Amino acid sequence: MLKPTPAIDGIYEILKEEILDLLLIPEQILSENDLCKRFGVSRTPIRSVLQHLAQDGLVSIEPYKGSFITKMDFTIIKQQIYQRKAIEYMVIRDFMKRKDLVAIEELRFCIRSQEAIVKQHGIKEEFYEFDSKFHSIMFREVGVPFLWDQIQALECNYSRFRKLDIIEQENRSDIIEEHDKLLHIIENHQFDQLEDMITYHLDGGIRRLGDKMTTKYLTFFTDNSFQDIQ
Amino acid sequence: MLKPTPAIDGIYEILKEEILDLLLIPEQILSENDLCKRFGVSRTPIRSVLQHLAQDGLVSIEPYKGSFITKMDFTIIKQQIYQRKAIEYMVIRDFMKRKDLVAIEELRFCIRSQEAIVKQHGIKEEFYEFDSKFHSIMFREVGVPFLWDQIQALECNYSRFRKLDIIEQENRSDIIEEHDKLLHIIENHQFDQLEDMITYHLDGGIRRLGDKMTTKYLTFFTDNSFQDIQ
DNA sequence: TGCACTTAACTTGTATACAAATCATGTTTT
DNA sequence: AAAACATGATTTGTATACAAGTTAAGTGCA
Repeated sequence: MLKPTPAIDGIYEILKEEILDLLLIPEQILSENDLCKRFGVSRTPIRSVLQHLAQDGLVSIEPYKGSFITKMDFTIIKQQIYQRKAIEYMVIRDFMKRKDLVAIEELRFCIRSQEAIVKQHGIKEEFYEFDSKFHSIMFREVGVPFLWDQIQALECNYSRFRKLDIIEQENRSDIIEEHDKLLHIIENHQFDQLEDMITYHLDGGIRRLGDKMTTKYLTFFTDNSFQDIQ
Repeated sequence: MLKPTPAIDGIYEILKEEILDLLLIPEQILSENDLCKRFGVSRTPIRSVLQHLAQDGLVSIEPYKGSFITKMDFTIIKQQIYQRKAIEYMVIRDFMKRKDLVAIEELRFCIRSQEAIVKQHGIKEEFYEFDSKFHSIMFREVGVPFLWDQIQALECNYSRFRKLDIIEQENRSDIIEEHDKLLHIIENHQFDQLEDMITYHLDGGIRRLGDKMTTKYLTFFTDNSFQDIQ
């Protein structure tokens, strides 16, 4: 008795992943009829999926015109990074107070796993699964596991931005180093250094991508994305 | 050229408001055919609306059984309050650093307006609009207005919880007092007192509702809501 | 050549018919 | 009487036909 799920869910997951992985790029057209042929279903379930994706902010449906992949909005991405800084700061701070040695070992295991993957030139996606695991452990221990899931589900735009970072970067030793420093701060209860480290860590994507946002990938972002850069 | 919007949006807004205002209460059945008759449209747009509401977490669609209003999950509400504490703490702290006298006057105006509404026994909803305004001003000034909108849109469960608080409470002088204290902290840059005040303010709903959650309104919450209360 | 209109081929929006699963009721059987 | 079965009403899921709007190509006219 697993799932009495209709066909909709599977199609939604497939398309969402293709969008987040940038296999379907911004402004690309998603014709309902094309999707019908591809998945072998009628327009009804396809329309449900598109409306779902539109609610996620990944697709824009323009009545009587067409549906297409949305651009990323950097002004929103910046605010979502601000949000993650705020939540993650409080989560890690509260986690530090707990002094849970078992959970700290879990964190260390994530970092060691990432080191192994880098050494063996493993798969990028696996590396980033341990990156997510590292952060989610602390959300769980502090008692707000739902917030981690919510952040993940909500930050669709940020996920695509992060994908760009993954595509471009080869050397991931800097992220391991940052996690190492975070772990050191946690183990030694250096509350005064926490916020700066989190800020540096979460700004990493912007720092690494740099100019590529306004050159190579300019067309992926909305027009107003880089207007008010101070 | 305002909106080429189909009929869906209007129906969605109406139903959403009725749910958030608890005119439609948890476990109540939403029959597609009934809604068709009520709004004078076919099942197609009604189904779109229900799926949208399901994505908001306000409606549960059980295939081949029926659709009904979801219960509130207090374990999630607590985590969302935690989230608001984290974000609001950082927003207000950054706002304090700015020392923007004009914006501070805006805050004062909100409090004065609330006082006037209470004195004249004005409409509850108006009072809470100024409550939202008070907080949104600081989000705007710090440069993260989107986050306020996102929090508002996302916390559907929390909105219903807040509605219970509004229904039950008559005297709102405590909220005015809390805003007054917050303003005092902001004006005098008392960074060390900020977090405690925010925590107290955002825990207000739980504090005021108290036992009513587990008695009068018990059936509005999911079964696991009050299992792990420490 | 250039402009204006028509028309046809798209797009998404809506209504309807039917399929599939569930549930409650009544009947039959034991 | 009680349990098993059958049946019909009700639910949501899907496919299809048609409506409405958009776009672009083409055609006719000046």
